[in-house]
Amino acid sequence: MIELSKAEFDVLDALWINYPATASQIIERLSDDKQWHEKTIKTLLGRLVKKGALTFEKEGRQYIYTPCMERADYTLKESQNFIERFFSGRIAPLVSGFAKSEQLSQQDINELKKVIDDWEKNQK
Amino acid sequence: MIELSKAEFDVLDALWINYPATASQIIERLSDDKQWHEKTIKTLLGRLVKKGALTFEKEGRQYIYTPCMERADYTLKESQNFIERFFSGRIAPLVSGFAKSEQLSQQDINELKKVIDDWEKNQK
DNA sequence: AATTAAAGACTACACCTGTAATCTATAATT
DNA sequence: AATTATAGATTACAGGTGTAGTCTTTAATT
Repeated sequence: MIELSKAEFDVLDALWINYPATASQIIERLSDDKQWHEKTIKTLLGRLVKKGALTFEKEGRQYIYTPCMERADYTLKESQNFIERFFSGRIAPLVSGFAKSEQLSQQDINELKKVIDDWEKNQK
Repeated sequence: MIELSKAEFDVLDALWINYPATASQIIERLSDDKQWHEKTIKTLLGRLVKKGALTFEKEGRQYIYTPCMERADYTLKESQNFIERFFSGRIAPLVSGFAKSEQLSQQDINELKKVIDDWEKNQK
């Protein structure tokens, strides 16, 4: 699995919003949330390319970036990893921890029920 | 929140198995899973103390270590953090990702149902 | 054509991390 | 009491990370 740092992920995440995109577009998108210098983001883009998380094509003197993987695939792998590390690979203890500390809303419960429902329909 | 590296967490995790415990006991516990040199683990213990994740008392020339927090509290915070970063704070999309990629077993589903059940009982 | 501005490349640098080796103090052993 | 072994403290060092600054090239502007 490609290992991304937090900052790298945030840049990739800005690209996932809509791609392909230029560096300036990504910088623009990040400007609301982060106080990052333009140079910082360029560095991170370079590192992402080096790690194989992005590719680009030249257009004039700019690069047009495209992610090399989908967000859902990346977050799934990260999730598996996370759950393996902290909960020996079982997902229920994570949810249970949230429940115990009253971090679950009725909406969460409804959504979880739907996930379970869909899963069961799929079994038949 | 105290930020621990992976290796630091693994050492703390070995202490959580049973504590208080000496460095040698922790080293012994880790010897099955990790090929770490004793010195490496001592270094990590030192860093954990410095970060405030552990305390110790002297006994003869050894230290007896105790975690400064409970495992459940730590993993809950890590989970919140994780879910915030990758799923905007919603837990269902994580579970849903697992479901879609067929990572959920019947046992997971049963456990999740129980969590939901308990939560609902608790609401009344 | 000459100048300027902006994109990306390269360099920087401190702190974190993984992974120990060496130093120092002291408890245990002879 | 002297020696040794061991616990912890200190030092080491390369690679990753956050966070840019400077250099180089080339498109755009005068």
